[in-house]
Amino acid sequence: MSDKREQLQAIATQAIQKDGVRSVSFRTLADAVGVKSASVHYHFPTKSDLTHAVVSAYTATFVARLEALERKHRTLSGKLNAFTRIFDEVLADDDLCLCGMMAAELTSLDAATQHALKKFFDEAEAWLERTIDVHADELTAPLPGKHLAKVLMSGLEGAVLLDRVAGGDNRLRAMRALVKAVLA
Amino acid sequence: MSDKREQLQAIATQAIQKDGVRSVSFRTLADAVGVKSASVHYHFPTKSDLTHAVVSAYTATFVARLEALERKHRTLSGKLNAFTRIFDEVLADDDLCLCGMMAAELTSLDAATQHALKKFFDEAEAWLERTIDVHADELTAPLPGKHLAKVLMSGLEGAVLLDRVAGGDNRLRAMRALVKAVLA
DNA sequence: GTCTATATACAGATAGAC
DNA sequence: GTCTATCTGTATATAGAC
Repeated sequence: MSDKREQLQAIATQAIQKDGVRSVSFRTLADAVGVKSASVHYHFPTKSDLTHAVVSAYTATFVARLEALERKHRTLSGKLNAFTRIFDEVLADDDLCLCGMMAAELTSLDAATQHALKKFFDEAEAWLERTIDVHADELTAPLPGKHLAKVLMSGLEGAVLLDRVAGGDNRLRAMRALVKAVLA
Repeated sequence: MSDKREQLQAIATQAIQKDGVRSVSFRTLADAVGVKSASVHYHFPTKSDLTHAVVSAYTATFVARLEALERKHRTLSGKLNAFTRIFDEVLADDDLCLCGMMAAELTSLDAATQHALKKFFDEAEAWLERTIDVHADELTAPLPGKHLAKVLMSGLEGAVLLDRVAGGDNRLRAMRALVKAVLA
């Protein structure tokens, strides 16, 4: 069954968001689903296979969520607040964004996973830029959409990273204040 | 000699900024300075001793740099640009901020190192907030200094993290544009 | 698909000689 | 302060039985 494969992938994703790729082993993963480590290698021959699958799936889910969010909200305010809320949920579980975590571990990732990681950030920022540009009339920011998109993405990734250290959500709240400040 | 200790600490700092705490071993560290791993344990009995020393020294250097920067520049514009330049230098070496990297590895750090890490971010943001508030007349941002300080720190940490994945410095440039945009 | 068993490598840490 | 030697644990990965 590829049910096991998906189960392993889900558990790996959670563990990486909390502790990083390096702390996820074939053994801990096997224990979590009640098999032996050799069985995990059946589903994911190497660790690179696992990290690549995890990043790709995370990106697909993230993009799907942005598309849903796009349909649900009509204003820029609504869309940006919903975007920010994704990071609130991540932090609430004391996690990092999967890709923010793996960005820190960049040098230990294989080329394919690194490429998939770059794609995640590019797609997120492309969505933000598109969204901002469509609603340019709602903006007061003296900042091009291209720049604002990158500021928001970097800021949110950094905010979750720093807030997890400090406890609480002071940085994320500052980011919400920024979003509010750039809206008309 | 504590010359060796400082040498080990410097090499550990560089290695952590590039690859993270987990990739720095007593063996690789020993090889880099031409001793055996047991000798590294003489200077830093446990890995926690090493990480704590590294974060504390990094924070002290960072704060000293902020104080120097404070004396050198008179305008908010000058001070914030100089602050941003610190992150440019980090990225230019394909490194992360030591504390940004270790923030990702939070769950694997001992309590003392975690506390020292929190202190780094608090001190950096406190400096920013103080600096912004002193020059409130140079600001156009409809954002309190407390929030702007956190946005800048989160944004810069995130920008270096994401830019290293992508290559180039697009996110850091967007942050520079933000700084320019909030100045009168 | 999952298992046992194993190969190989490397991690942090310590004992005790020099 | 540094060394050799070693303990113990864990990592990724593979071979081959079931």
